[in-house]
Amino acid sequence: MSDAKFYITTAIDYVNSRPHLGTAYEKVTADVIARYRRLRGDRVFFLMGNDEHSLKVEQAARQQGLEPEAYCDRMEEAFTEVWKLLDIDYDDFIRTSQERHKRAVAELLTRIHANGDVYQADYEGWYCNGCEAFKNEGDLVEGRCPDHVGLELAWLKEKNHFFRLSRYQDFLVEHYAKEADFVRPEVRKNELLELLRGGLKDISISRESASWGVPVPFDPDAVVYVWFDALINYVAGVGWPDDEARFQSWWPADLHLVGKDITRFHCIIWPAMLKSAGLPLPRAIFGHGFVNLGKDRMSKSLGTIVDPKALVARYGADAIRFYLCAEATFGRDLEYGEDRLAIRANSDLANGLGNLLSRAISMLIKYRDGVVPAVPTDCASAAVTARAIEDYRRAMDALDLKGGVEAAMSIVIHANKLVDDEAPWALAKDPSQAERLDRVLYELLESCRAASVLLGPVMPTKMRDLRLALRCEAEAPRLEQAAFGGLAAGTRLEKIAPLFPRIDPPEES
RNA sequence: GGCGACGUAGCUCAGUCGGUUAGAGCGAGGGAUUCAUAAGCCCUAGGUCACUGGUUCGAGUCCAGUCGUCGCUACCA
Repeated sequence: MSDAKFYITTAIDYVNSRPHLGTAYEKVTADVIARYRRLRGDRVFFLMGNDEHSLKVEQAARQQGLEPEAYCDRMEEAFTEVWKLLDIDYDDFIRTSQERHKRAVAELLTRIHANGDVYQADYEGWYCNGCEAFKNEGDLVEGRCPDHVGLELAWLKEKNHFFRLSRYQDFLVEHYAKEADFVRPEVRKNELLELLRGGLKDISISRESASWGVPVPFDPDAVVYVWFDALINYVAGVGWPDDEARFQSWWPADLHLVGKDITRFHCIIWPAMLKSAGLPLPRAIFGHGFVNLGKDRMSKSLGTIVDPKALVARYGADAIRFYLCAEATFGRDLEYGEDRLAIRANSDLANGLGNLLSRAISMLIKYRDGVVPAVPTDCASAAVTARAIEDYRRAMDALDLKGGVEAAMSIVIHANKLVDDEAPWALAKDPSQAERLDRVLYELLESCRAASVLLGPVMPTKMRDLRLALRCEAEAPRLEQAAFGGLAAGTRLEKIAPLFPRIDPPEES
């Protein structure tokens, strides 16, 4: 139905700490979106990666007695291990220390330099190694950076290269006006528009004091400022500048998914960089919310980190992915609570969808010897499914993941009601109701199958298991296959183990 | 200080262009069943839709102000 391409990226992660549930949230939602686009039939490229430069990383490496390269290798393993556990199906994983990335950085800098957008100036001030940035006096709290109270500030004076960001102010304002969906959600756009009204300052894009980074092509004494460097991964990841054909086939990105704290870099600096370099701008940037632990921000120093690996061990990737999508309004913060995760896993998945599958198959075996009956498909469930697909598509296209899950689950809810309304065990005792029983059984099984297609992007493994249990095409279904009537008559099904075993709720703490 | 949100049943939230008795899920209480992972289904919550005033035939839904929470930003010359 669609042969559109869809290029989606997540922010690349700093490798100075291990991924936590908040980091995972971004990758999970990106993966769900990517899988949804594949379900729609789009040609999808999903890029993730690690951000390996910066003084901070170098210091972390030295502290462990490692060269930065070796340290980053280890961190790549640490990250990708978690992504694998969470079923994140990215197409490529870029690292900013890779040659392809460095070439892109050099090329982009050369271009904006040639375009007259880079100039030299001295910069002097308090530098926070935590932020990798100079701080204004006014930002300091008791002489320290409010975001990194544990770190000493350094008074630095160095020659910097500056990017003429100020030149792009009007361009950006116009672009925001022209492209309504360029920045979402609305809250973030408002913030940035306000910032644009206040005027943009040129930004420093190089560091003399650091060595672990990409050399500035026109100044061997300096390396590129880590943020400026990092953004460029999005074009490097699709072949720029060396593989023009590949680049053309994917760029511009259709969606940059980033945390709400870094929308500014992606919505202001990045577009200006691209414009200056003569490259097309991304189509959309979405600033998602944070996963908070209760009311607290998830933070390493506060000890409020939730480890995704431990959660996967207990709940499985699918339940966690389902929880993250179903519970959060995409774009806003989510208050994480393990009790809520357990409730979701039990009530929606074990009691709702999993139990529906069990009872449907069980009745089929009991009343029809396990053979899927042939029945007309113009029933109430068909209408419910059709509507669910429509709602699902609308929600997912708008990046309303919660709405998408709700639409899919409406099929399950309807089917569970149907069981009680029709009471198959009563129909089974009355031979004159045989056709009706056939129809009901088919409706229940079909509802499971349809739901599995819609929920596939959210729970790839379990939904595949579900389709396997129904002996239908398990791999890479298309959205249109969710339509009612896909289950072949005559297939014989067998009893299955619970798809989602119930989980004991966590102890009160 | 400026800008922008948010404030709806115990909890988490939906509520499109303003229109009859304000919704869902979870939790809790009750009921009728038995196919199922003791799951599912049905009924029940009587909530000043933060507060006040305004526009309107009519406002949770628009406007102004107040209070509270939060985000961004500025400044304390």
